[in-house]
Amino acid sequence: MTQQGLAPKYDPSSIEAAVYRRWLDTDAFAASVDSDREPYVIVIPPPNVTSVLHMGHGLNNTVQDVLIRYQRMRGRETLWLPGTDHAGIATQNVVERMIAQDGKRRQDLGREAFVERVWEHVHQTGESIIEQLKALGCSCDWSRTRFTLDDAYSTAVRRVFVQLHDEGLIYRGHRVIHWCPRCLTSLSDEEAEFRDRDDYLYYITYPFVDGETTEDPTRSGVVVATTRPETMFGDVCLVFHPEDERFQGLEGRLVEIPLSGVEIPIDRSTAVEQDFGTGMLKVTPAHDANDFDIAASLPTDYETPDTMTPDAHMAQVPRVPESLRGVDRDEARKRIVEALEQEGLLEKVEPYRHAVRLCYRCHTVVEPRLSDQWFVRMRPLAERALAAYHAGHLRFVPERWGKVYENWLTEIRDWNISRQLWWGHRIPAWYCDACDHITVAFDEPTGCEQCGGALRQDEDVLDTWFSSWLWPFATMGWPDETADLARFYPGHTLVTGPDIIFFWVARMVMAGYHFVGERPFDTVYLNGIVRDPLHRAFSKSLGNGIDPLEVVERYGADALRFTIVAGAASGTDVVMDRNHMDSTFAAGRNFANKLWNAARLVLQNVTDEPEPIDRLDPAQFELADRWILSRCQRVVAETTDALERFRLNDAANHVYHFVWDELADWYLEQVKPRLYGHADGGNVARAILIDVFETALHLLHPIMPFISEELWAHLPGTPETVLAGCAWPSPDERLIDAEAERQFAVVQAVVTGVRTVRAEYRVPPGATLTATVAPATAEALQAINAEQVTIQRLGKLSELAVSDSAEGVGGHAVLPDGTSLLVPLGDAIDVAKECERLRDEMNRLDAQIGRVAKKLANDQFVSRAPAQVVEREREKERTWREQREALAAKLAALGC
RNA sequence: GGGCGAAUAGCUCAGCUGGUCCAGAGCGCCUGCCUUACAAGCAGGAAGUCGGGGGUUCGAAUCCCUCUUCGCCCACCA
Repeated sequence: MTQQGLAPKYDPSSIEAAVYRRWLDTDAFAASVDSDREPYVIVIPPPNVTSVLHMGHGLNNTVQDVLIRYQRMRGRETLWLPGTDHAGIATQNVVERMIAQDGKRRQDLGREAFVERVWEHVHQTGESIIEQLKALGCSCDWSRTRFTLDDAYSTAVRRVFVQLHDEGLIYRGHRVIHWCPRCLTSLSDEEAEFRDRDDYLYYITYPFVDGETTEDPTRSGVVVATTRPETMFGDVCLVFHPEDERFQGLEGRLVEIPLSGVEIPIDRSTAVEQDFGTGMLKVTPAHDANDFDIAASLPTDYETPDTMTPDAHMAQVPRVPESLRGVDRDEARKRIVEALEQEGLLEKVEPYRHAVRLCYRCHTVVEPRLSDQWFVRMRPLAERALAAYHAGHLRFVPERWGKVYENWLTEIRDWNISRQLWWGHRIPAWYCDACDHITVAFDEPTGCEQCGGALRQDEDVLDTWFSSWLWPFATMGWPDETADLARFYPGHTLVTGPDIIFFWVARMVMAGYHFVGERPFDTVYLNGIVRDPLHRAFSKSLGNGIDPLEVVERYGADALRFTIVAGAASGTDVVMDRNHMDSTFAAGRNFANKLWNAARLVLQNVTDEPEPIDRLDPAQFELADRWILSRCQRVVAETTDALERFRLNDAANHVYHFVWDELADWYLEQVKPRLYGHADGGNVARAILIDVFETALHLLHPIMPFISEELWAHLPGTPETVLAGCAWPSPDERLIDAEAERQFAVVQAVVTGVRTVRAEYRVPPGATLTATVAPATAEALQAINAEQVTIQRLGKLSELAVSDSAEGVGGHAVLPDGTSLLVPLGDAIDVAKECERLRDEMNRLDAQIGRVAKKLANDQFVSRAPAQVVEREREKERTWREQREALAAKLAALGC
């Protein structure tokens, strides 16, 4: 596979497609039900088929791919199950907008034709989404791609509905729900978002109609405060708190709803807050959920008059004054307020800030509406999900999100699952025209199960989340007992955004336990949100988003992935600026190019497969060799540890700094003379270089799969497989060489010191720079047989003389004309500062040791504290004493 | 009303169990370099009293209290 001549610049577009094809051709992502490997499963949060992917998906899916690729290399049987969500209301809205361009509404097409039109749309977007995921490098098992409206999936949905109904956990309820007057459907509590709004509180007088007045002669009625005067025609009574002394004796009195002449009584309810408004509350059961509950709690059997149409206009009913019928709710409010003012019934208006609820899809203000809907009784389902969390069977990363999950489940309310839409799973319930019986069945019944009468199916569809919550197992063939289900359920990690903890995460846990009897995953990793420089979430309407595909085209998938992973600690938001694309993605792009060029150097100088390093004679290793091998082992350990702990940004940065700062900046420079044949030991250098570089490619692969795969294929001696399927490296303890690390650090300090001097004092090229160093440094250099250290990067200024006869720190440069220039060496090896620092350190250590010693000398402590605790203290004392000795030695060496 | 989070270099952010990653990274900025892997680069450099104030400690960016400023989530005071 070895080829020569990589281009001097990395061009991702020239390799990515071919690399991805290689993965597919080798079935690298296919999950086997037969292998004996331990499984590792992630189910994708199915993107909505509303449209193509945005940067949030880029982030989410990159994280998943990093995890899945890492586990695959660790030898797990990995399944990343891909798919898409039909996204009921969202998709229907999108298509409605599309046909609106032709001046059509869905009603014009009719249900069947409209649904057909939606299918057309989702076939397109669904396909694009899959292609986008591939462009990002996602290693999903495409043979298992699912869609929430697949036939098999629909079977699961219907089965669940019927089961819950049989269990008494689904019921038909008559109550006030959130209604979007634009989408013309009901919404769940979660789908009605809160938004603070500056509004007004109107104080309206309801005049008495039974002749008497209050003690106050100026008042001939009671005043009620409301934010929604337009609902007043639906009032059925006024209530005050039974203990409110201001209104004693008013119970049973009749007042008139202004502008309408409808008479309603005054009643009492403990639900009233005496301190709010006037303490008198109007009760509108059909247009306010609380009012509905209050009315229901009163002894009187009040009516529930509906005075508004589904699209939020005043209804054509007697209660509504004729002049207002058919008027939009906002316009109606205006007119009502004006009219009240004219009649002297508007006592006052106060500015009032409060939260209104908006439709989460179209942001229209939601209208509370009394209707019949299907509900899921959630409490019984929630208990198991809550218990699992408390028992530690479910973990959140970062942990704090667990509280959000816990809180929602604790306060859980029944779930309205019916939607008055056309796009979605039709509810498997049939109404009988003859009797009132409702038949719920998995297969379409032939007649009413009660009376055999003719049936018509419920027109509504199910909430899109009612199918999503089954995703972890419905995608694997449930309710059938499939091989996939047996092998890959329960799964392991769920990667998603914190905004859908209620909508999706908690519900999946509930469904998993209830229907399959096991948790769907053990860890929930919450990624952040992608934001613009003003910290606004990306959104279509703001036009601030960045198309991930555009980034892939310009900088490559790896650059995008690296930027995302390195820039986003778990749960923190990622800021991207579409106006500064170059700098936003510079880190990833530059790094990919660096790697590419490091590979060029390697490949130009290593054409044959070198000896494995364990067959080399370690005696031939130079300091730099031992150093880079040791550092390599450490970075393997660090990267592994970071990935295990879901600290993806740490993993990315560890490899980054190893490759760039250590491998490229120091080791590659150090081996050049050997590679070029200017020095002996070329074979050793080549062997170690390949070994280390290959290891780096492995570590990089989960984060930057394309470039690592491509470069790996070019290395001499690479087997005919793909890197994606290779084993993750494990650190070789025998190669850890702390002494080499220490010595090389000294070399680096000296070299850097010399460079600093050269730069600061403008020592011209060709001059010899003699550095005079502190005794300790000289000692270190001598210990590595460095009477004279040659530093390649200094080029023409290559000589560094070391002397241990120095008084203090300094150096002198000999210019080409023979003149000598005395210069200091800088902070790197400043004896005075170092001494000060060490003494400080020493004092602290002494204090610590003193404290621990005192503790351990205390019999009470030693005898009563748990053995582990005492042992830990002893351990502390030992290590600190060791540190102290080392410090003392350093101080002595420095001569201070 | 309740809860959560954030405040560290010009910008975006790391900093896990208080003490060798203790002041960091990337981008930006300044100086000098086209040194045959890389100018998407190399070498060097400037830059932060870690939001303010208290406290605990031998020692605090890190723990506690408080204040200020932002952000998010939940919530039936109409």
